[in-house]
Amino acid sequence: MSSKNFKHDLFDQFARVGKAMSNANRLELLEFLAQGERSVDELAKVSGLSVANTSQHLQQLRQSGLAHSRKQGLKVFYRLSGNDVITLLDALRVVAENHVAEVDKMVNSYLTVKDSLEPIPREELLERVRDGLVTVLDVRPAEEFAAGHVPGAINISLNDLEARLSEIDSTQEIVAYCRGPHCVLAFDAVAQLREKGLTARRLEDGYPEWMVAGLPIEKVS
Amino acid sequence: MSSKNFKHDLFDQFARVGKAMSNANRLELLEFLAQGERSVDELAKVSGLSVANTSQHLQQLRQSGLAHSRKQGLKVFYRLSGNDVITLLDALRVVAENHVAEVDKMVNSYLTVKDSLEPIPREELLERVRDGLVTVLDVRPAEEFAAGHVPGAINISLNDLEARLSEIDSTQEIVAYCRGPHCVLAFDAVAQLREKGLTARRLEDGYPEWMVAGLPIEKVS
DNA sequence: ATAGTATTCAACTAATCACTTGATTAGTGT
DNA sequence: ACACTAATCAAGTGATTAGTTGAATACTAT
Repeated sequence: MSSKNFKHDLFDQFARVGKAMSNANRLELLEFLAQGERSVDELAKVSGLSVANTSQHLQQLRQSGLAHSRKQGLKVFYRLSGNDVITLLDALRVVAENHVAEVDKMVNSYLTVKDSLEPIPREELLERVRDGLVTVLDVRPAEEFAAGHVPGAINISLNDLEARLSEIDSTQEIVAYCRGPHCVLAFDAVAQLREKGLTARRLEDGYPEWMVAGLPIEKVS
Repeated sequence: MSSKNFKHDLFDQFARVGKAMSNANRLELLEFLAQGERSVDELAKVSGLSVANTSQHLQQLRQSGLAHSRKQGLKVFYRLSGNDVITLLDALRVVAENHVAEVDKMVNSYLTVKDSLEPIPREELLERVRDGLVTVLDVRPAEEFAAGHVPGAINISLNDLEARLSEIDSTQEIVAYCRGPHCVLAFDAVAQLREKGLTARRLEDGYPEWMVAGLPIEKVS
C-alpha cells in the first residue's frame, strides 16, 4: 500500500464517522442514545421518524462505529459504542456554538432573557448540592431518569411540571437539566419556573456530560 | 418558534459542521489548515485536488464555520476558525480509532512492526527533551516547520532524510513527529531511521495537538 | 492598457442520500 | 399452525453532493 493511498483511505474512514454526524435526524438519535440503551421503536416514537427510516439511520450509526446493537427477543436495542462518542458530540456542539452564527442567535432568541438564565457549571452544582443549597430537577422522561441521573435530583418531566409544582421547595434555588447542553426541556422548565416566581437556572450540560466527566451518578434500582 | 422546531433547527446547524467533516478531501484540507494558514493554490498543490475543487471545498469549510479566509493581494488565505476545531478533529480520530475496525487494521498493517514503534506521549517527550535525552525530528515541509514547531526540534523533511542523515546524532534516541497522530511522514521516517540502525520512535500526536495542549512552541522569526 | 496569476462562479454529470412504500424475516404467544 | 409485533430489506423518487470544465472576476506588474 502506498503512503498516498494509506493516507487517503484513512481519511475515508474518518469521513465515515463525519458522515454519520452530517444529518440532523441522526444527531437527534445520537442524543437520545446518549441517555442510554433504546429499542428501535422507542427511538422512532421519540424522534418522530418512521420506523423504517429510524432503522436505516441506526444501521448507518452502527456501520460508522458510533453505535452498537443487541437483539433481545423481538426487539433490537441500540446504544452508543462508548463515552468517547459523547465527547465527540460535545466537541461538535462547542465548535457549532463558537463558529456557527446561527446557533448563537437561535439559542439567544429562544430564550428572551439570556443573561438571567446564565447556566451553572457542573462542578459548581456539585458543590452546592453537597451544601444542600439547591434543588436539582431532572426534566427528562421517567425512563431516562431511571437509567441514570445526578445524585439527589428529583424527576418531574416537563409535561407534569405545572401539575407537580407543589413538590418543589420554592425557597431554594432550582437547577434544571435534561439531555444535553441545548436540550430544550431544561430551557422550558426554567422559563416556566421563573414565571411562577421561583428562582431557577439551567445546568450547563446534560446528564451524558455529567456522566462522562466522571461525576457521581445515581440509578433507580 | 415552537420547541420542536427549535430543536430540529439546532440539530440542523450542528449537522452543517458534521457535513463539513463527512468528506475525506475536506478532512485532509483541515489537517493541512491545522498546521497554519495556507493559500488556496498551496492547498490545491499539497492535496492533489484541482484548484476549483479545492476552492469549493474551502468555501464549504468557511460556510460551516470551521475555517476563516482572508484576502491579501491576489491570494486568499484560509485558516481554522479556532483551536476547538483541532479538538473536534482529534475527537473524531479517537472515535474512529476505537470503533472503526478498519482504522486499527490499516494503521497496524501499514507498520509491520507495531509494538516496537510504540509512540511516545507528549508529556514524556517534553521531559526527555528537558533532560537532553532525545533528538526531536520534525519531518514536515519547511514552511510548516517555520509556522511553529516543538522547541529544539530539527527540521528535515521526509524527502531529504536520507541525504541529510549525517546531521542526526546517531547516539541518541530520535523522536519523529509531523502533522497529526496518523500522519504517515512520521511513520515513514521512523521506518527509514530504524533501517539505518538508529533508535527512533514516533510522537503520539502531531504539531497541532502539541500546540492545543498548551505546551511550549517555537517559531522561526 | 495589457498580460498574467489566483480565485471564484456557473453549468453540467454521475453518484450518493433521505425518505416512502410495501414486502419479508425473526421471534412471541395462543 | 396461526396471528401478532419488531425490525429489516428492496425498490423507487426527488434532492443533494463531488467532481469536471470553461468562463468570469479581481488584483498585480509591466
